[in-house]
Amino acid sequence: MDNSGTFAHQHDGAGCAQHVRGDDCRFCNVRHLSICAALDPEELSFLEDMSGDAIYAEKSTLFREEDDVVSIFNVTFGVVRLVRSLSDGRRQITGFALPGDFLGLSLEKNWSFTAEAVTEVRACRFKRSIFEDFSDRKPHLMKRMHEFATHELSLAQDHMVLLGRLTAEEKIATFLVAMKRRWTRVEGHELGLIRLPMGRQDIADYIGLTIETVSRVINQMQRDRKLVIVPDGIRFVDPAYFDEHALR
Amino acid sequence: MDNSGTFAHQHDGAGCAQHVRGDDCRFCNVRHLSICAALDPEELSFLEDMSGDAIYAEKSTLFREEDDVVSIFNVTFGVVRLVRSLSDGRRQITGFALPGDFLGLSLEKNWSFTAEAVTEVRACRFKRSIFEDFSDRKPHLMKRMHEFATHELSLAQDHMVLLGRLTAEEKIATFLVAMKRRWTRVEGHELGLIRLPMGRQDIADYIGLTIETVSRVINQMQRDRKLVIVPDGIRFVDPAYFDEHALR
DNA sequence: CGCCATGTTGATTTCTATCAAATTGAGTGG
DNA sequence: CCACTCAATTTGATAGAAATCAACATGGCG
Repeated sequence: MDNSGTFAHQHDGAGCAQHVRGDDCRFCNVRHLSICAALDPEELSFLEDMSGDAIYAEKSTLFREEDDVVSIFNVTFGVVRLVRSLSDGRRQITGFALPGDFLGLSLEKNWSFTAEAVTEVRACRFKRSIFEDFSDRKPHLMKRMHEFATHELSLAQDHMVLLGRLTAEEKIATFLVAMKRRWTRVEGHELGLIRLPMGRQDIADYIGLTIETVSRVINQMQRDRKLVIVPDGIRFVDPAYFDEHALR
Repeated sequence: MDNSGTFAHQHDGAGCAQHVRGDDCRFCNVRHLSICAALDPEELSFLEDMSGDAIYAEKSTLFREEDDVVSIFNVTFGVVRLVRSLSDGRRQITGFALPGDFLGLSLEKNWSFTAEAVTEVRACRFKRSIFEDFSDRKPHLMKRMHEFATHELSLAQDHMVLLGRLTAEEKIATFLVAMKRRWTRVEGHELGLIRLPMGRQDIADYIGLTIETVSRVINQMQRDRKLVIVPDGIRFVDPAYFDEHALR
């Protein structure tokens, strides 16, 4: 089945998306992690016809906060940052979307955040209107979306505690432990290193610090033999330290 | 119809809840604001049979974060603070529930936050299991719950920006403007004063400051003729100032 | 090889927290 | 009704954590 071109004339996204051959959902590498796990083969096949794979280059924009929600996304590869910006340039990253994460749960008319590709990103993309009709007819899909939404709400509350009440050191430790857990889930097994494809500035904007403080704290942790900095991430040297200093 | 005693043998809540005569949903003062607005008269009548009004005294606990979700709540009067606590006593208030707000959207097994009555609180209370069965059979109710959840997610993102990137002054201004907007919606019309039934410590734990900083900033705003402090709240003197300094 | 983005390190400032004390005010009981 | 009490709030002095300002290092890539 070939869905290439399904979305060729859409004008959302950054215009830099490249449309590739529609994947077969049965071979989807993130299906067990995603919204789609709620679907039976017949539904999956229907949804497959409605979807198309898109590739976004590193640093490109999937959509901006002011855009209408034309398409919704299921990330299958790479990392997306979700950004809220203030007029004076300050930004807050409200989350990073990893493979299996879904963008467009809300069914509202416009996005409330900008999505930018941190790495090259591949995403399974659906026309919003079609997906909405489909979910209206499939209560178990709506329920699954609701479960995803309330889970995200719980994560958002975790993050409020981090932003409002943790020290710089605790913020970093908590962030690293969370990334480790998320990658382990995505990869299906524990990796030696914790991948940090986002830059220091992104980490800073996620946990409410400056880039200098993020750099200082991580490098101090390295001097203290808590971790080592490696290409594309870090490696825990003293996992007990992180268990102790990270929130939950 | 008399539902008193419907929940008499439940052991969730603080034990200080007082069970009162079940209200008639048709006369509910917050129905137009709440989940229940999605229901037709017949459904409302069914749900009414499943519900009971509860009253919680000021400072009492509706439920703790470690509790199982036995009942879910629709606040009809008063203010509830939603709290996450760290083992060392630090706390983050993730939200205030006002009349019309729903507690228990998530359908998960346990609460992820503690709910405490800031003022006397009245709430329409449902057995979780019954409500869940009901929502499984009513897709439009599930959709409405999902809409509520995604709206809260958007508010949570707003709050992350506040916690991560605003100054103390901006946090206070943003908080006051948001409270004004929320009360106006609940009351149905604009009041001269902005009610602040929560104490300074609660405000501090909500916006990620200390009580001293909250007090200092608000009193400085009074000295600068931006607002006046009145019993039970504040009054804007210079609304333009707040439009300028509050986020969105 | 050199350029430019990204990250690190150092010096200093600033904002907010902390520590401490005084004030206010609501509720209570004489 | 008024003095007393206790919690909540305000105010003041000081400390401290992270931000800011400023170089400098690194490293990927043309």
